[in-house]
Amino acid sequence: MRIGELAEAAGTTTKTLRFYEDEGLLRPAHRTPAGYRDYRPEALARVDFIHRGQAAGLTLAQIRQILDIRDHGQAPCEHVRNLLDARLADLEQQITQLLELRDTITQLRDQATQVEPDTCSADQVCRYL
Amino acid sequence: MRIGELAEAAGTTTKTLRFYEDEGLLRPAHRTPAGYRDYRPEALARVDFIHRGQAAGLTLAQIRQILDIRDHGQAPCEHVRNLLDARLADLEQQITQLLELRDTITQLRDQATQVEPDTCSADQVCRYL
DNA sequence: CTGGACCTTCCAGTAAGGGGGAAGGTCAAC
DNA sequence: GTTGACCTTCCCCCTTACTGGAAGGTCCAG
Repeated sequence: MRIGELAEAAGTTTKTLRFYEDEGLLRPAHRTPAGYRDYRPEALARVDFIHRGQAAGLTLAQIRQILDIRDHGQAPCEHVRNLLDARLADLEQQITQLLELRDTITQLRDQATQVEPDTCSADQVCRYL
Repeated sequence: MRIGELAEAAGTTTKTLRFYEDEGLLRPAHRTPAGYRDYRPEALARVDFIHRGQAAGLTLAQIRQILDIRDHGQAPCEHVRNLLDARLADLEQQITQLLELRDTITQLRDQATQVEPDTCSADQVCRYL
């Protein structure tokens, strides 16, 4: 299959697939005599895997690590567990921070609703922030 | 005050202050005969305001909008309320997504803990993702 | 008068994940 | 034989908020 077909099947663009190849996420495809990339069906599973990894919040660099381990013939299980653990710890922290930020902004916004502009002093930028 | 003093007082760097000036967040300071920036004390309040805006999750572009309104002699109250409302709506969505992602990853991780590598089939990248 | 700590401008680069578009080759249909 | 839809490589551009470094000017102490 050509790159356009693979892109459509995977729900992405040819640009992105070439980018993945440059970044080492997809292995270089065979070429037709004309120089066109010629993908085997397994390539679709690989692109789908990349997308699932992204949906799990992994970076392309982390996904590449997993793929590299697999490409060397090993099962990346432990590495994946570690990545997921790390991602989970990050997530907890992000969520905590966002919840705090939400509280802060809610308070600021409530204050901003109650006061009228003409009571602002001119020497400050904004009394709500 | 010179840029280094302002940077220290504001808890940032001279690089960042020049960057803020380039981005239109700080107005160009007066210059000494030698060409050094010479800030008035109000500049510190402005840098602090920028930091409070960032702490509220606003982008520099949004903070610049508020400062521009203030610089034109108007009270930016309504604009600030709108920005905070928008930020709050964004936050709700971000939090929801992160909570969903946390559930997903927790499930993936639990599965990854229970299964042993040798039961993985070789034709897939990773059974957990 | 020299050394070091400042300051100036400009240029380049970072992470992440691509997008835009040029200049050119290829393939199938009409 | 010529469109039009593909494909190729190449290089630059975008976002956000800075950071690093080079080359050069200034200021103050010893």
